[in-house]
Amino acid sequence: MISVYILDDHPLFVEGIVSYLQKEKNITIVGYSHTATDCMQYINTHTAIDILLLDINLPDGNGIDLCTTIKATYPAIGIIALSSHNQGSYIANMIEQGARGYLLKNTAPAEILAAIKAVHMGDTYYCFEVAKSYKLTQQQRNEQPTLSKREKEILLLIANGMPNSEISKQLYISIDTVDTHRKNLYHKLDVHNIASLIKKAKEMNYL
Amino acid sequence: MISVYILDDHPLFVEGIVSYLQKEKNITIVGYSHTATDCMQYINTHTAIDILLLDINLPDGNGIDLCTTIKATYPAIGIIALSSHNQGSYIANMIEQGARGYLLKNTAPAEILAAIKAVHMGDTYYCFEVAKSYKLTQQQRNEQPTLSKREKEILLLIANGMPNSEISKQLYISIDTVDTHRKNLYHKLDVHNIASLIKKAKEMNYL
DNA sequence: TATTATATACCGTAAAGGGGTGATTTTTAA
DNA sequence: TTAAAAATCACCCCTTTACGGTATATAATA
Repeated sequence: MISVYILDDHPLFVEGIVSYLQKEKNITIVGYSHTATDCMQYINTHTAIDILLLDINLPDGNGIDLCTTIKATYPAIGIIALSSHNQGSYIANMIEQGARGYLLKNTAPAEILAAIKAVHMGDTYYCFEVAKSYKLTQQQRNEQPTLSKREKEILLLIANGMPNSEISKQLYISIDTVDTHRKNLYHKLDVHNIASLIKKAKEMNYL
Repeated sequence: MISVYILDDHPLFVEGIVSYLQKEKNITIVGYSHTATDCMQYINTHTAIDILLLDINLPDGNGIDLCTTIKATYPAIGIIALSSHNQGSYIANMIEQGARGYLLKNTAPAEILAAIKAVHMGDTYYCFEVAKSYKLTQQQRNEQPTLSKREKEILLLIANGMPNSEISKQLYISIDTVDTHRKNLYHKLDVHNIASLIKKAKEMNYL
């Protein structure tokens, strides 16, 4: 018997999962809630659950931090992330924080069941699209140039609309130095003007 | 008896709605689908439905365009938009395209029922948060400067990293003209350089 | 220890930015 | 329907900033 707890701020989505999983004989839904606070209270006052279906976007916090907290105290709980966004950064974060499953919210009901069983057996389960964009993100991370601390700092100020003169005043360095950092940023990101720099930096998640 | 059709690409969310509305005696769920194509096929081959619960993010299109299409042929169908994003621009678009209800996906189940009843009676129904951000957006729109078609076009090219020279080539106008448009953009958005322009334009949802 | 990355700085040219003027067309409103 | 307003186009002058190339000292790294 696998005991499952659901944390998701969409009541109707929870209703859907409950309605679907009710049919399964070896799964019990021991509870659900719509906020991180309620979830933590349940976990702290009840006997251990096997699987936690965890939404990332929550009204009072985020699933990633919650995952860290729960894993620290209750490492035995298998956490499956649920998210509507197929963003590599989210996925990577959740996996690093100990989630062993990751499903998109538009998943087929059967996948939820498969994920629960897999994670309960000690395996991992990531749906196809998630695995794909996770791989892509990891690849991109390796290909991406590393920006130095100073460069990131200056990139941010540039994107905020500050000209070299103002940046130089704020950082107590010469205008020329700021200019060189800017040029190095251009080389690293392979661009030739401010607008392109901002565009590319956004694409590469530096901004 | 109110006949309801559901279009949403999240099977478990649909399951939730169905599970909840099944209990209601004066509501029949005549069908549901996960794609715009399937939905249109149903509508074109069956007797008219009363209410359509319409998701905005769809795998094969978007709810806003679909709303326009359906309203053109079947104006009697009451459309209630469902979306997880509480963005003013979406809301305004849906309302302009004839949707008479707008709910967030984290809505309480009872609100779905209330919305269906209201829209079926010929009223409108917008949940609290939606009404709030709609008002805010309309206010902002009035305060915001209006950019001309050409200005928006040039703004986009600037944000994509093109210098005046290239923009002038692409649009077959003089560099000076591009420069004038750029300056007018600066005045309208009250900025003094490209980076600030991009930043402000993003904040004001022009990009 | 040689190499690479980082942070610093200067010079000359190209481009952007600030001001203004003005003609033609299209939209809007009286 | 006609006058006013907005939009699109184009030019001038001048100043400031950005951009491209080059260079040096230092810190990190292999």
